[in-house]
Order: sequence, then structure tokens, then C-alpha cells
Amino acid sequence: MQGYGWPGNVRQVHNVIETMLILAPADRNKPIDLDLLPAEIHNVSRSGDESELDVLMGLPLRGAREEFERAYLVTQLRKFNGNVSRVATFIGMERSALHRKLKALNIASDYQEGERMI
Amino acid sequence: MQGYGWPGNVRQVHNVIETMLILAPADRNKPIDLDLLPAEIHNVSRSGDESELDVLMGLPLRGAREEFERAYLVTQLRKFNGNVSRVATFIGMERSALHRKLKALNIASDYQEGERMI
DNA sequence: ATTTGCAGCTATGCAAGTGTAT
DNA sequence: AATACACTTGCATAGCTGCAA
Repeated sequence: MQGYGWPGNVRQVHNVIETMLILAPADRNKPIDLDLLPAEIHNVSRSGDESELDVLMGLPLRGAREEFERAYLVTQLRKFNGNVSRVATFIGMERSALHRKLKALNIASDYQEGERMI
Repeated sequence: MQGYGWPGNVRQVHNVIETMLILAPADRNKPIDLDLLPAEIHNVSRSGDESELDVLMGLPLRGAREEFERAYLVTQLRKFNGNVSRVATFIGMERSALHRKLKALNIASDYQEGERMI
């Protein structure tokens, strides 16, 4: 379990452990079967180069969604040289709503060409 | 403009055209400057192999989000051999809510190993 | 596994601002 | 002055999700 990243979601840890406690043998001296762990957490053998999408697949839904939106919006901002209005038009969203979202995701609105992504 | 996919979002088309109409020269005989088009739509030169993420970047927010979630959930279902409960646990979501979501996204819950994604 | 009703939270559109720069 | 854009905020409503059954 230490090999897994547990990407910032307490609830996930809680759920997994709870499940294991329920499925674990009553005898507290017996070891807990590794198969009780979800496959993803179990198989953390390949620690090499994952594609960006693959990384997101390892996150809980909320986090994955958020990271995707962040990447998406940063990309759009770059594409339109930081012009929020044009981004809003292109992605089909209200300008004000977009501002709110950028703030919530902590994305600097003046994302220009040279910036790094994620 | 015909070179662009206009991925299923009427609002986007509407907004872009509206913007062009506003920015276009008053003289209806003059051609409309291509630069009035958002960069993404303008530059559809590279019609080669885009990564999956890149494709999503060309969609309006709603569609991109939806496609991402679809890919995400299908991946999770494959990982857990179609076991909805385990997926729910891993992604930190209520089982019932996940069922609703799968239905809404039209994802068969019995996604197994061999299935194709997107 | 799968649905459904319901209550609460979140996201978003719309409207109406303020501020800055050209 | 006028325009364009950035940014904010209040409000109503639509959508999502947890919980219970």
C-alpha cells in the first residue's frame, strides 16, 4: 500500500480500508489477502512513463475531473493568448462563469505562450 | 470553416459567427479576415495523429468533460472487470450515483477486458 | 446490480456592476 | 468619449450526488 500514491483523497483511503476490514479474516493474526485491495492499488509495478491521461486514471473521479479541466483550460488560454473572452466563446461558457472557474482552479488568467502546463 | 469539425455544439457555432458578424467589415463585399476566427478553428492544418487529450482540447467544455468522464469510467470498469461496486469505492463515489452516471453516459456496466474504448 | 425519491450542494447563465487600457 | 476586456457579485435555476429504501 505504501507503493501507491494515494493522491490526496482521504475518503478513498477510508473506503478501501473499511472494505478490507470487512473482508479481512476474523483472526487478527492472519495476514490480509492482497487481493482484497483494488487492482489498481495492488498493481503498482510499472513505475515508468505514463501518458498524461493514464495519470488521471489513477485519481479519484473528482480529482481527475479537476485536473482534466485545469489542463483543458490552460490549453485554451494558451491557444487564445490569455484572452478570456475568446476562450469563453470558444468553449461555450459565460465569461463570468469562466472567471469564477479560473479562480476556483487557481489558474492565472494571463497564461501566455511560454508557460508550463501541469 | 468547413475544415473544422464543429463537434456537436450549436451554441459554439452561433457565438463564433456572431462575433465574426460584429467584427466583420461593414462593406458586405469585402472578404472577412480569417484572423477573426478563433485560432483553433483557424489552424486546422495538421490533420494527422493527435493524442487523445489533444482531441478533447478541440471540443467545447461540456463535450470535452463528458468525453473525458466516459474514457475515465470505461477505464475504471475495465480495471475492475466490470464490478461497479469496486469502481465506486475506488473513485470515491456512491454506487447509486455511479449507476446513474453510467446510464446517463450510456456506458454498459458489464465492460470487460476485451472491450474497445471510445 | 440497479432504480428512485428527495434534500442539499455545486455549477452556470444572466444581469449588473467596477476598473483599466487603448 | 467609446470600446474592449478583465474581473466581481447577487440571484435563480438546472444538474449532480449522497442517503435511504
